[in-house]
Formats: sequence, C-alpha cells, structure tokens
Amino acid sequence: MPELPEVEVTRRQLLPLLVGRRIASVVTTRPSYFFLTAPAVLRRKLPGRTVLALDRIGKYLLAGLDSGERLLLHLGMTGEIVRAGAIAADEHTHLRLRFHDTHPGVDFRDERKFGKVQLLAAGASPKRLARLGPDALRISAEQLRVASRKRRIPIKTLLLDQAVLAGVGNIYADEALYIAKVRPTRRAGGVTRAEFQRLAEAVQQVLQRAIEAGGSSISDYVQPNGSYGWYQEERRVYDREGEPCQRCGSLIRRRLLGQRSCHYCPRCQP
DNA sequence: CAAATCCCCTGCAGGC
DNA sequence: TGCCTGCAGGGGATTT
Repeated sequence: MPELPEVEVTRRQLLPLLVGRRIASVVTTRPSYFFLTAPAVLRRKLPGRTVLALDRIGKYLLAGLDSGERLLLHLGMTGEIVRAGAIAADEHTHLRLRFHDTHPGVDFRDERKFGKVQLLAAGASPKRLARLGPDALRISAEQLRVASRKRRIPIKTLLLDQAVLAGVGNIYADEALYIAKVRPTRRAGGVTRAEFQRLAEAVQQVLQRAIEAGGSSISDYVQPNGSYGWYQEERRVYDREGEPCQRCGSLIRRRLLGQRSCHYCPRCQP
C-alpha cells in the first residue's frame, strides 16, 4: 500500500525512464473510476509531449510536460508504475506510455482502481492538491501541535489527514506513533509538546528510513524496476498483532480506529 | 466547523 | 472442495 516512501522510491526510479522522453503512444483501458481525465483524452493529448520533470507532493506524482500541462498520478492502494516488462501487463494495466527512440516504456497497473490519473491544464491546481498540508518529510512539531489544537479526534487519525501533513498512511502512522511512544487513540488536542516533538521526529525518521529500504512491499507494492522494498522487515507494530514488543516484550495489540486497523504496544505507548 | 460514515474496487482469507 | 462473507485501505463526498 503506497504511502510517501513508496511514492518517492517510485519517483526516483521513474526519473531516468520519464524525464526527457517524448511520448510516442498511449494505451489505456476503458473509462473507470481510475481515470479522472477520460482515457480517450489522454490518448489524444499525450502523444508528442515531452516529460520535463517528475515531482512528488505527498502521495501524488506530477509529471510536468512541455505543453505546461501536468500529469497527476496517484497509486491509491494497489497502484504500481513500472518499466514496461518489469511486471507483465494484464487487464489491470490501465495506462501504458511508449516513447520515441528505443527507450523503455512505462506501465501503470492498479488492481483495485483506487489510483488516479488526471491531466492538469497549465497552471491548474485542483482541490485535491490545494488542500494538502506540508510534506510529511518536513513536518515540524509546531505544525502538528497547531493542527491538533481543539481537535478531539485520535492523534493517529490526525496523522492520516493529508490536509495536516501529506504522505503518511496507515502503516507509517502506526510505526511513527510506536517510535514516538504515543498511543494512537490519544486525543490529538491532549498530546503534549514533548510528545509532538518526538512524533514529528519519528514521522520523518520512519519515512526516511523506509525510502532507504526501498519502501514496504506488504501487500503488493513493487518498485518500477520490479524489485520489492524491504521496510516490512523493519516494521515494529504494523500487522504484528500478538507478537512481542521489541522494547518491552508486551504483546502488540490491534484494534479498529475509524475504519482502519491500528497496531500499538499497550505498555510502552501510554 | 468538526467528526463520523459511506463508497469506489478487487483479491484473498476464513468459515462452514 | 466450493461458495459466501468480510476485510484491506486512500481519500473524496455526504451526512450528522
């Protein structure tokens, strides 16, 4: 399940595959929830365009084109963007880009179609981008504290709010709260300054480390070159219900928070 | 305004 | 073995 680290690893590996390439042809599946821009429009407008840049904002990728337009990509739950051939294309391969010369193409697969593709007009900033908070890699304790004031929601729910900080999802929220020794169910407005300090550091630390590890391949994430990430080997609590806490030996617990599973150590996360 | 709920989708695990 | 139910989750829309 792609969160900031998986999106960033994807971005870095896609850079040499995309930037500087001129699109020769586009193949799509039929219209669906996945396409915010109709696939017929993508097939018509993308050929001939050259990709000039590939940036990341939270969990979104943005490919800047020579027309000034930007192609927005979101991996959703099961999305994977790979070098053509790294993963066999099938009925879930919704967008395929082919380039001029002999450069390898790029395929965007997504089984559950929670991913997104949208072609943005030059200068356009859709609501979904405009509402995003600061990138999670640069979130400060003070920003978290201000966003939490008077909020009664659990601190974990706040961490998942992309308008507060962009990039954290279910796995890294649990991991960051564990590292910071803060129980996920704590009321956001009741978290102390010292805890916000630890939390901001933990968020950055866990995301940075996961990027270095190539992301987490917990359900089905793959890197653009077809490799798997290995951060799942380092996770402390996520999907480890019943296993001993590495700090105190208590058994990791799992419960539901909102509609999401939540994992924590009942002893060292007060 | 904040918070809770629902829904999009598909594969797979678990129960009987 | 096979069918059915439920769950997983990012995030926007809708409801309370």
